[in-house]
Amino acid sequence: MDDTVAATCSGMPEAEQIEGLRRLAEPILAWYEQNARILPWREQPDPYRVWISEIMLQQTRIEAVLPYFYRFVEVLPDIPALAKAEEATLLKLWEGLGYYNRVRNLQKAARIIVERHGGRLPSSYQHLLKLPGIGEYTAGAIASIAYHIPVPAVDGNALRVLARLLACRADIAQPQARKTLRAAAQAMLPRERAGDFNQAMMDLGSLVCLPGPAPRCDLCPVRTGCAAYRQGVADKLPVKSPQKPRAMQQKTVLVLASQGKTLLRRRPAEGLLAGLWEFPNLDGWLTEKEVAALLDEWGICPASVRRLADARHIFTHMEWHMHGYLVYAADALPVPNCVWVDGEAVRREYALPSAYSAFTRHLPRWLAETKNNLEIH
DNA sequence: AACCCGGGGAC
DNA sequence: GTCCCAGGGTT
Repeated sequence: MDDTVAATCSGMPEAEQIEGLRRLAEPILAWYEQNARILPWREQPDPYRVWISEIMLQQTRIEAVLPYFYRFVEVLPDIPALAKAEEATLLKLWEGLGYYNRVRNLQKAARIIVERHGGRLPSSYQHLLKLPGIGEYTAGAIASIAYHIPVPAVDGNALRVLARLLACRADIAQPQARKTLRAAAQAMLPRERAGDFNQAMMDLGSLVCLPGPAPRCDLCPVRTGCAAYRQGVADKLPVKSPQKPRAMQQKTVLVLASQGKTLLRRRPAEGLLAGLWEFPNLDGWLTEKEVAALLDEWGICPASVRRLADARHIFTHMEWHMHGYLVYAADALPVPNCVWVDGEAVRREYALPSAYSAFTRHLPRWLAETKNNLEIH
């Protein structure tokens, strides 16, 4: 039995198994009709909204996306508006969502669509796949949901559901296993309701077929057709590849405040948090004396230097352990590669990553104090 | 195939 | 603390 199952995930599903899977499509659709979540891109599933939602949802939970989605389609309601937008506007709309190349690729694609597709999102899977930021999953999702084209859209949720339905023992991080499971999804797909079916598989994965030790098989409409359930191994599947440990990085963050402004620096155009703004910072933990020497080097004469509470930020592959200093300066003198920015402008125009939220949170208060100092002088 | 790229919620 | 999320691009 296990050999048969293992073989299932290393090659194409066999005809008999495909026929068994096909029978599950109907109860999954019936479950979806009763349990589908109400979402803005479902209420109004035009291609542009579906596209924006799918990009935002890449590796990002629905609850996190919702407020961003509403604001984004309000400010940039169509493809021409997206194509013409300033990069600063895009990054500000994306601030805090992460994976910032997503929004840059969104605009690259919008410009291609304006230039080469008459301003309309392509309606074929193959053409969608060619656009920047659109891979196999997203092309399938847009094609099936917005255009009702019968192609699968297998995301992390659907992948888990399929791995359990087939009792797939292979590591689902492996391309070979993904290929097989995607073929199974293709085989299951009801041609006339592809969008509903794909979304049903995702909702089933996120509401019932939960990851790790917590699947709610008691709520599942297809448990009797699920190989993992029948074998009693639903809570053991899918097999996860071990994640590698995070690297720790020590940083010193300098929050300079002068005359209601703070000093910001733009990050490089490539790499981590590309193109976002940040407080000037250095690798390693600097002592107050070292900070004072650095400020002197920058030509800044601090009225005071105060050590702030330590802050930490966890990325997927690394951790920042930050020591912070708040520096009050009487004059906002120019500093190379940096700009002095008014507090209100920081809030409205400059995109800062969440990594600095421990500092940005208090920034208005700190800047207000500099204004008071100015008035006192 | 392996690595890079954010952030946060659930447990 | 761990897991993982409506993944894609680059090398």
